[in-house]
Amino acid sequence: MSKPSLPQGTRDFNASVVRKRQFIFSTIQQVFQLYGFEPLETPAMENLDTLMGKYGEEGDKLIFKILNNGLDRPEKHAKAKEDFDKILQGKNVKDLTERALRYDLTIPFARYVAMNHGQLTFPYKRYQMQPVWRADRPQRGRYREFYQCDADVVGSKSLLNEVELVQLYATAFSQLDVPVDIRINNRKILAALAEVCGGADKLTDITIAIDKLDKIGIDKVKEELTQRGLLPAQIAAIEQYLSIEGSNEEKLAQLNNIVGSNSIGAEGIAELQTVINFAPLPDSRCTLTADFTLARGLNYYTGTIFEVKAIGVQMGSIGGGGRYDDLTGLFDVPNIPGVGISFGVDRIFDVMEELQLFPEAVQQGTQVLFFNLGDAESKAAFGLMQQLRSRGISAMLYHEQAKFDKQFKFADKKGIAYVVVIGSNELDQGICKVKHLASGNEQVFTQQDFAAQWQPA
RNA sequence: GAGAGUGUAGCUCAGUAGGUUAGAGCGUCAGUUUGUGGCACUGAAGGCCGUGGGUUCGAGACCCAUCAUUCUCCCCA
Repeated sequence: MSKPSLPQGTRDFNASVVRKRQFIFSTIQQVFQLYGFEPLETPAMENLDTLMGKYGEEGDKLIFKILNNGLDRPEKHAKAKEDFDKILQGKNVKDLTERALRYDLTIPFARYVAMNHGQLTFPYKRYQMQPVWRADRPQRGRYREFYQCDADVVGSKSLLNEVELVQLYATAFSQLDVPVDIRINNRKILAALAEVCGGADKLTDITIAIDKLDKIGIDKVKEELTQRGLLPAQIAAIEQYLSIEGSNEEKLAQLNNIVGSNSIGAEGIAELQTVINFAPLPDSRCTLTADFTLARGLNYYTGTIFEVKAIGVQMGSIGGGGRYDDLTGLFDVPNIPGVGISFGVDRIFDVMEELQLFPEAVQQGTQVLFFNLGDAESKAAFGLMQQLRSRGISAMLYHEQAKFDKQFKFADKKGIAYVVVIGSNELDQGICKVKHLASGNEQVFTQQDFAAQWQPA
């Protein structure tokens, strides 16, 4: 056996990290529930059919596929080899792989809704917090296994849902103390831009190019548009579109001049306006910005799209989402519109770590250590410990008799706040000494009082 | 899929133009006379220098390959 290692892009989480992650999870979960969402969990693996073709060409390549079992059986060798050749030609062969790890939470959710639409009461608001897997090249802020926390509302076209999701984002990030800018756009506006520029079929080319604006600059975007077959006049219109600046109101007004006369464009502008102006955000450190360059890759978005960026940190988006008119249509159940958002826990973690936003209290584990100073002594300690535990106070007894020095150091390293000393003297007198490590203060209690009433500060 | 960097002790890294027994800090363990930690001091354990080839009298160092890992582009959470 060689040195043990982890698959690329996966991580172990030690106690300290898990506690911090739990803090993020529980905060988001509470907000989800506060906003009326109910939980759902789906399997780690889905049928390959369910996932393929839903995330675009690039996405398909990044799906982790699971090799079928039993391929090594001798009678299947010939068939397996034949199938493998087909794979090399780029075809998918069911006999080799028919399952895959889930790539996101939205498509499995759509699959669930399509399977259960008869039983569900609409609008159905669900949240889901589970890991997803992507065969991407790992790098800063990118992992092959990471958690998403999604909230979606299906069965409603109301823009109220968008408004609520924006508020939900703001509430959650406010509670996490992460300053964020929520960027918002609408696919209808992008569609209108494409129409105005003479080619509805160029929508994808245009969105891909303008999405890169803040990375490569206007000149490179124009270059890319030229390569993608756009005419100079069309590019000029796009340039005008991209140069829009100012407050949200000012931007919308300028946008109106470009795509307002287009019926889809007008619709998009109206929707955006409604969502932006509906209600103030609950936290001033959180902003909502109209960003017409925002495109987002996923094909199924049709209306509002969101992306969340942390302010003050170099990091990709820490959340995103949007409206889809017909997600379950992919599974032959039409007419169930929806809108959803996602929190990227792993990136939120990295951001919070970098900005040092985790509260210290997150690290509290065991609160009390009972010293082990002999057989009779530790037996008494054990009884007291169980009584503390029954009152919800986290406690442990040192595993063997040892010198004070050793037991103190153990408590120190584990970050345990209090130690309880019951040696032969204390045992005889029916008392215990309780020492607060950080302050060095020591108090004496009768064992009875301690077990029944003592509370950590 | 394209490009760049890094692999030396459990961790973070030194290791000088290739030259004897490969170093430091932190951590671990043991002690500084047996019921009060953090500090300090003393000592110990721990490395086929990622792996395989090559150049050389001699390689941790140079060359090639391979694997792992990190970062950038693409795309994304």
